[in-house]
Amino acid sequence: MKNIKHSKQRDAIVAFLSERKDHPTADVIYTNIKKEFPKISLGTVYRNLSLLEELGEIKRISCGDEMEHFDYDTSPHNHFICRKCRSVTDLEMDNIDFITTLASNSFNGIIEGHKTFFYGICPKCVKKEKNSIDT
Amino acid sequence: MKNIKHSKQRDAIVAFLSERKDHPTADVIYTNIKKEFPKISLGTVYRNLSLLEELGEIKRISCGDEMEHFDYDTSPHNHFICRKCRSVTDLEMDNIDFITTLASNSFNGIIEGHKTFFYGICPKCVKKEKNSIDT
DNA sequence: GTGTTTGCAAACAATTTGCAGAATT
DNA sequence: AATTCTGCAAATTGTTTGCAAACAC
Repeated sequence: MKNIKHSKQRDAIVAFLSERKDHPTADVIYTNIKKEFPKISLGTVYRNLSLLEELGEIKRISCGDEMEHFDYDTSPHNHFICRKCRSVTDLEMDNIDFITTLASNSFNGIIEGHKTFFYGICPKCVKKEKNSIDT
Repeated sequence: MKNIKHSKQRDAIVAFLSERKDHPTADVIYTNIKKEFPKISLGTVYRNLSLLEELGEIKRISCGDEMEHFDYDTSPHNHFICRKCRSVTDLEMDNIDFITTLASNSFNGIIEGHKTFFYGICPKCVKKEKNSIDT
């Protein structure tokens, strides 16, 4: 039913997203793609991000900061959110998917998965704090 | 600096929130409080919810569904989101805060906490599904 | 009385959508 | 040629804010 056609704009979005280790918002993507496609519109960015998500090529991350973030890495992994700089990054850590089993134990419905966000202060901001104390 | 004065509207919001096991959105709260205070405005509801959050009397839950939910229970606990009916409910389960330790292991920053959302189908929707298969 | 809270309406920010033309197959 | 995708602008949604009057202390 859905016939997808190629588009340079979409390619550029995927390319940009794939080379970022952080998880930019639509607006950040828009501003960056504009360097290559000065006439691209925010609408196009949003439409493509939604399409790519449907296709399973990217993942949408809704942490609680009123903007959606987007992730090129669709494999299951956890995220860290810095309460100083609000950055969203991947968190290398052992798999904790067994918590869904823990959750299932006394639950009458069906638990299919979990999304876990860790909060705190990111390495960069820890460094900044240290420096400001030293001085 | 901040001198808080009593307000019947705020009381009503707290009262309403405290007797709900689910976690209503600002709009749901608004519609319900209007039964008692027909002239209350959405702005007042939002202002009070933010104030109550600051005071630590309630908690804001930002699961990814573009609306904020509010929780009278401020103790740490996990939530379940039904992918059928989108309801947000508490999840009685063993404490899993040790996952912050797991996360800290190979992380250079400081991990202060986590928010975990479990996804799946809630008991009510499981029942509905069963019934529709039976018929 | 002073200062906070309210109701109302207008403002906002992030995202979505309608449409005519451009690009892809 | 048929259909999808784009740019633009207007629309929508959830939430915030400015202001004068109402209320709490």
